[in-house]
This record gives sequence, structure tokens and C-alpha cells, in this order.
Amino acid sequence: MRSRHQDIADDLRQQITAGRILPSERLPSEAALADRYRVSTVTLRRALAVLQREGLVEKFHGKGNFVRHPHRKTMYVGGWGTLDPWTAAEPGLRVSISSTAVPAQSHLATLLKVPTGSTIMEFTCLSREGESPHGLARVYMPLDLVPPGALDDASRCREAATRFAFLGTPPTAARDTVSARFPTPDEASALRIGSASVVLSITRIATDSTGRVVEATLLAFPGDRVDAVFTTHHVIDERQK
Amino acid sequence: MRSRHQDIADDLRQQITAGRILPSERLPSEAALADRYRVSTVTLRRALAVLQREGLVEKFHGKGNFVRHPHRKTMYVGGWGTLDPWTAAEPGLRVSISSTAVPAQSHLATLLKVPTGSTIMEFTCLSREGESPHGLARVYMPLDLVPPGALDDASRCREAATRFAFLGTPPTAARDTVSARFPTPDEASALRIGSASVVLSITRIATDSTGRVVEATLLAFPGDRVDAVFTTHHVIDERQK
DNA sequence: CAGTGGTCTAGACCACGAA
DNA sequence: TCGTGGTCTAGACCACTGT
Repeated sequence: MRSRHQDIADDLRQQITAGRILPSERLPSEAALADRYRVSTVTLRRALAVLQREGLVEKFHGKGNFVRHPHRKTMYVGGWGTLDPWTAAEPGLRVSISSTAVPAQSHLATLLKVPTGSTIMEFTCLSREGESPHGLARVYMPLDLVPPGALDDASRCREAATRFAFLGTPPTAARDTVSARFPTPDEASALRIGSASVVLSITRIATDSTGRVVEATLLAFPGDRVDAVFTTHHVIDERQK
Repeated sequence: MRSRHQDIADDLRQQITAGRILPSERLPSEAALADRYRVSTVTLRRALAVLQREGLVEKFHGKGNFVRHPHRKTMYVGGWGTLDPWTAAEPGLRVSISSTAVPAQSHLATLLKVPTGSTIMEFTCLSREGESPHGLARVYMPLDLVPPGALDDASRCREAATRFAFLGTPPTAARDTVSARFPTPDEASALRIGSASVVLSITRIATDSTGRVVEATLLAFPGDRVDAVFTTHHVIDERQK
């Protein structure tokens, strides 16, 4: 059964993909569109919700509905903890970083294998592609592993953070746990996405050769902008002979 | 601003998690709930949509809203292409498989690196945990690589498919591309999830030692039931210095 | 058939953003 | 202030499920 709001979504989608409404342009107001399609505002908003989930339209309360720029998907490269240079370099990602010392809550303490309540360092990195936020990283490290000067010399870790690489010393092993979920309220506002969109969430645990956890990173990416790629080789390394 | 439907969702969620409504039990009808909370049906349905997205409630047209069984998350283990035995074994996953020969559409041909339109084998695997679907896998292989007897002896590949492992010969390398997105309509119905829920989507390309693609697998898991985990060991490459 | 969820309406009122 | 989106209503009608 074809529902009215789906028909409207199809029509608007076709107008957008055909270029009749250009990126960053505002759509007619919902009242105007409801009038044009002869439907109630509720129905028209359901149509827009479809397009919003597809990533075609961005809503701003009080301003209007805007056609989104079609973003190429960037790749998070697993294990190494970097963004694929091919896709990440060109768009020119900019990162803002802030750091604070925080007491380790229970789940963070578990991840880092430190006592609950002990002080750890938190780095919050938000990368933007032009105007639109593109990724959110929260990096947690034990205090003694924070590289000296990292707090003062922000540019030093900026290089690494741009690609979501490791901030401290390179670890010997990393474990990425990937899940698909809805954004938390603060992620939704930080990434400027609706609370009904999808987030690719990655929890990365980095350990050194002794098995100590040197870094725990919580990454959140808008699902329609970032994929994660992991490569596994099943053979014995040739260099061992 | 706290919206009415969120308040109602909070109240119902609390009743469910507190055990006042048990799993697989039916909620009161939407009309009854709307009456109880003194809201319109539209508002009440928005509250239920919240719970549905959270995976707490399952809707069935004509039957009612039911509390879902709380499933522990199972782990898809990257690269190896298996489900973590610890989480997968106990629940007793059951898999139904069907296979057909299909012409390779453009995107499949690209993945498998075969000519567009050439015939390839498609295996569709749907795993269930009890009643509820748990994962959907579509495995594509070149015809000549299908292990002999795989089509007749379904039990042979059933073992592998239960864990989403490789059906053919073990590959030497695998590349997993993970994304978070909304389900396609057929995935939504196959997995019995709402079209507004989240799926963890994995495209896995397996290659042999010559670089030939031996298998391409499209995996779709409900985001609230499956995580994917990838482990990377940073090979110390001192030799090159 | 009765009972359930699914869609839609016409209109009201609230909250936000830019002048 | 005004125009925008966000939430909500009270009721209608349709579609699906089981008896």
C-alpha cells in the first residue's frame, strides 16, 4: 500500500536529485508544501522525516528545511585508528579539541582497567567538514601516559586527532567494537543530526605489549557519512621466515 | 522541554524494565493506553515508536504491541567471519538457507570482480534466535568456487552459516566494511524490525592468495542485538629500518 | 464479525530564529 | 515582531488478524 507521505517524499526526492532544488537551499515552508500537496502538516512532516532519514534534508527549528550537501563517505580504517587519507584529506577536515581531567566512571574504569574514580584524561575531538560536523571522538588515557606537552601544544595532537589516530605512543594491539545505534542527546547536538538518525559507534581499546590499556576511545560518526573498514590477513607473515 | 510522548515512553519503559509487563506479553491496546494517559492516539503512537526504536517493543498490525525478549548482544567477529562462540552458542541460533543462481548486478559484479551479468551463486541465510530473526546474510560466490555438494547437503554449510563463517575454502584475506544505516524494506520485514530501526551492515570481501575474490557477503544485523568486534595487532616492523 | 494497529485531517498552540 | 518548525488533539477511515 502506497501511503500519501511516501508519495510526497518520492516527489520531493526526485526534485532534489534532479537538481531542481540545490544543496543548502531552503525548501518551501512546511505550511506551503502541505498546501501544495493538499495534505495536513502532520502528513507533510512525515514525508520530510523520510528524506531526513535518507540524509537528503536537514531540518533547523525556526529556519526551515534545507537540502544537504551530498557528502562522500569517509572511511574509518580500523585498528590503525585513522581515516583513509584518500577520503579524509581532500575535504579538509578541521578539528577542535578540548581536554579535561575527569574521574573514571564505572564503565570507563572498566575499559581502561583502572580503579573506579581514579583520575583520567579526557580529550574531546570534534571534526568538521566545512560547516557540518563529521565525527566525534572522546579519548581517555591514564594520566601518566599523556605525552608531555600535549596539553599545551594543541597542534601536536591535532595532527593525530584529525585522523582519529592514537594520541599517545603507538599501541601494539587494538580492539574495535562497532555498533549501530541512535545518537545520545549530546551526540545528536554535537553532530547536528536528528535524534532519529543513525550513528556508527566505535569503542577502541589500545593496549601496549604488556597488555596494559593505554587508550580508550569512543568514536561516533553519522551513519550516512562514515563507514569503517577492517582488513584481516589470514596467512602467516612472510617476514617470519 | 519535555514532550508528552517522551514522558509516556519513560513511564512505559519503566513498567517494562521493572517487570510489570513481561516479555512476549501484549501491551494494552493503543486506544486503551491513549485513554489512560489522556492523550490522542497520534501522541501515544509516538511514545510507542520511541520504545520500538529502543528495541523494547515489537508491533504487529492487527494483533498489538508486544514486549520483546531482552536479547543479549551477540558479537560478530571480524575477519574470521564468525560469531563469538561465547555469545552465539548458548542462545541456539537456527538458520534457514536458500540458494539460487542469479545474474550479477552491477554492484555485485564490482564486488566479486566478475563481468556484469555473469551467473553467480547466491546463498540467503536467515538466523533466528527462537522466534525472532537475528541476522541476515547474503553470500555470493563465483559458480566454480561453490564447494561440491553444498547445494544438496545443506547441513554441511549450515554449520558455517550459523556463525556467518565462510562457506567455501578459507580465504587468505578479508575486508569488512561496516556501516550503520536504516534497514531496506526487505531487511525490515525479514528481520521483523521497524523501518525506523537501525541495522549494522557489513560487506565482507574474501580473497584468496592470488587476490581473486572468492566470496562476497552482505550481512545485516539489528543494531540492538549485534556488535562487531575487530582485533588488530600492530606488527613490529623493525626489519625495515 | 470485532478488535487491533496504520494513516490522515484541520486546526490549535508552543518554541525557536532573525529581523 | 513574524515566519519558521515542533507538538498535540479529537476524530475519521482504512488494513490486518483472529473468531
